[in-house]
Amino acid sequence: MPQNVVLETNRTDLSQGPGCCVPESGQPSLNASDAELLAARFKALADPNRLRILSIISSSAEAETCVCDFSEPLGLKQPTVSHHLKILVDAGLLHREKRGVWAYYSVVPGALGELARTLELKS
Amino acid sequence: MPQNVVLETNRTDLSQGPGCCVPESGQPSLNASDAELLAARFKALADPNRLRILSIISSSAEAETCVCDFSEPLGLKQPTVSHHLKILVDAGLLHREKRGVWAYYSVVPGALGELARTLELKS
DNA sequence: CGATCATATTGACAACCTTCGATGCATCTC
DNA sequence: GAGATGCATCGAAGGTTGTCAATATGATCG
Repeated sequence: MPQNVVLETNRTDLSQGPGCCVPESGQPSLNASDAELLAARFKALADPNRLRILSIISSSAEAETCVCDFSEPLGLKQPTVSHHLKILVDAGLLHREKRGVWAYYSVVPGALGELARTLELKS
Repeated sequence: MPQNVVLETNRTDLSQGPGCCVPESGQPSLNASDAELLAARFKALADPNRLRILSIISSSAEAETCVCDFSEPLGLKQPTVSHHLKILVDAGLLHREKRGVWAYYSVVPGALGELARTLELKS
């Protein structure tokens, strides 16, 4: 696990003449539009109630749940739950299937794992 | 890799008599305060400029960078960069070391990996 | 000490987000 | 068709966030 050599300090030019602001990039680093896309998906995870929704779904017996199942445990009204579910669906993290009057939600299989892998790259 | 059995639909009681809202939790699912903590860390990642900051740091030659190195590539003024860096430090994702007049930032070794692992659990 | 430089903090403003009541839209039952 | 039910959408209120100019802090140099 060679990933712990970060805290040492070898700035090559310690003579602080014209300042330290030399770009000196050694790698291609994230561009603006990719960052925007990634941030959008993390934004979907950046709310405690949405995390709990994901948790409830993935820990439920059938790995599916309908809107009314969230309202009570989260202490949120139905429109709010619908709003959060829409955000998760739009982010590609949840799948919605309407069957009759009810809507059933399930976690999109590889979505969270893919996000996780993006994080590991930076660790 | 057994993790793709989510979309099937075996609701045990399809007679929609008294409604579908039976809790029927089969697992302990995330509680409110844990969700709050997790969401706080994802919130730190939920901004494109902060993601780019992380990327710039981890892809830079010495895996360290000072504030002035971000301002130009991100197109942000210095106070804004300082603000984002503070958020990342407070979230435990970055480490700040002040040496003389400059402040050097580095990615906290295990932090992103730990977050990634939390995500994998739900996939 | 006074000047200068890199960074942090403050205050303000606009944009966005979370939440909910009210309302609309399908679907099912009778 | 009429009523009821589950869900989505709209509009508004209150809170949070991203950004920057102005200012403060603290170190370095002459």
